[in-house]
Amino acid sequence: MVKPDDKEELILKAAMDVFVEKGQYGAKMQEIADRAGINKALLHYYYRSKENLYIHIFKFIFKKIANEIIELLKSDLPFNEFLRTFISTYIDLLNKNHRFPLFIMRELSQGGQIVSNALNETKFLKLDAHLPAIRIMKEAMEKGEIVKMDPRQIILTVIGSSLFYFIGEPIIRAVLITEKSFDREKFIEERKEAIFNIIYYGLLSRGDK
Amino acid sequence: MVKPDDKEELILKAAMDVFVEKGQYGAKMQEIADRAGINKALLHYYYRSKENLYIHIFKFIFKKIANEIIELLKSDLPFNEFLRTFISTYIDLLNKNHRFPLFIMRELSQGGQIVSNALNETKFLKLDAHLPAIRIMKEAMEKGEIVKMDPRQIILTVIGSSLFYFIGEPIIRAVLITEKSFDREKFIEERKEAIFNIIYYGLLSRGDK
DNA sequence: CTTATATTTAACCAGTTGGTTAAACTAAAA
DNA sequence: TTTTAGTTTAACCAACTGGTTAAATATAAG
Repeated sequence: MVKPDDKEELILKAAMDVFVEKGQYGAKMQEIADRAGINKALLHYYYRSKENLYIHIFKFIFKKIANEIIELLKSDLPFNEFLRTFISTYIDLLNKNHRFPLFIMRELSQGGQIVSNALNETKFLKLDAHLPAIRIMKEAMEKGEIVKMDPRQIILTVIGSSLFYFIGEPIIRAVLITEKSFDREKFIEERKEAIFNIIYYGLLSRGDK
Repeated sequence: MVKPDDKEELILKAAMDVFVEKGQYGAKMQEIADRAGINKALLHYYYRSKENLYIHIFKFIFKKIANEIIELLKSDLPFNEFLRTFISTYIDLLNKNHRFPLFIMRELSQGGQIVSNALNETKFLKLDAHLPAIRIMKEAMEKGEIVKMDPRQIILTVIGSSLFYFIGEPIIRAVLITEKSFDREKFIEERKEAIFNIIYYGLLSRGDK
C-alpha cells in the first residue's frame, strides 16, 4: 500500500502554514484541509483532533529550532570565532524561518504547557559546564582574554540581540527604518557585524576601568 | 447619573487579564464578564463587540509601553548615563509588566494590522535625528567617545538584550537556570549590569584594532 | 414623582466549527 | 481476484459562542 501522493506531508505543510499564521485558535481545520488540497475527513483520519495536530506541529517546529541551536553550542573554536560563527549562523537560521520565533512566543504567552513538554523531548534540558560553548567561555575568562562574567549573561545578550530584529520586524521597520529603498539583507549582514563587535569588544579584558 | 461602582473599569481590567492570558481568539466574552463580576449583556452594552473590546485593550497596552519608551528616549544625559538609565528603567518597566511584551508579540504574529493602527496613534512614528537619544549617540561618536556605528544597531542591541529575558523567561529558566533557589530579582539586577557593561565597553573607542 | 440611565436575568438565536459517519470509489498489495 | 488502506463526498450533529432581546429592577438626577 503506497500513498499515491504523500497526503500526510501535504497536511503537515498546510497545517504548519495556517497555525504559524493564525495560531492555535485562529486556525480552522477547514482551511488546513483546503490548503492541503484534501478534505476534512482525511484530516481527522490522520490526526484525530485539532489539538493533536497543533501539538504535533508545535513540537516539530520547536525541536527543529532547538536542535539547531544545540548544534551551534557544541562548536569547539576559539572564543572569538565561536562568537562570530554563532551569531552569523543563528541569524541566518532566523532569517530563513522568520515566522517561527513569534509562533513559539505565542505559545509561550499561553502558559507554556506545550512548550515544556516539547522541551523535555529535546536534549538540552539543562545547559551545564560540559557544554562546549560554556567551556569555551570559561576558558577565555581564565586565560584573561575576556572579562569574568556569568556565561548565561553572555548567552542572553547574544540571543536577545540576534532575535529581536526578527520578532519585532514590523514595528522596527515602521519606527526605525526611514530609507525609501531599504535593503533588508544588507541590514541583516550589518546587524551580524554590529552584534559581534559590540559583544566581543564589550567582553574583552580591559586593563583599566 | 453616577455608576455606583465603576463597572466600565472593572470590565477593562478583566478584559485585559483575559486577553493578555489567552489572546484574542482564546478569550471568551463570558469569562471576561465573569471575572469583571458582571454579565454578558452589560459587556455588550459598553463595548459593542468582542473585536471592539480587544482593539481597545490592545491599543491601551501598546500605547502605555510605547509612550514610556518615548519618554526614555527623550532623556538628555551624557551617553554613558543615558545608556545606564535607559537599560535600568526599561527593564524595570518590563519587569512590572512582564506579560505585555508577549501580548504585543502575539498580535504582531497575526499580521500587524491592529499594531500599525496603534502605532499611528503614538508620537514616534519615525525616530529621526531630532530625538535626543539619537543626538546623544551621534555626539558621543563625533567626540570620539564611542565607536562610529549606525545608532539603530545600538538601539536594537539594547532593546533586544533587555527584552529577551522577559519574553523567553519560561524557556530560559528551564534551560539556563540550575540553582534550586533562584533569586529572580537579583538575576534581573545582574542582567542590567551585564547589558550595560557589554554594550558600553563594546562601544567605547578603542585605539588599536 | 418622573425620567433617564445602569444593571440584571434569562432566554434565545444564528453562525461557526470540530468532529463523525456511512457509503462509494480508487488503487496497490497479496 | 480479494483484500486492505487511502480518499472523497456529503450530510449531519452537538457544542460553543458572540450577540440580541425584552422585561424587570435599581438608582440617581431633575
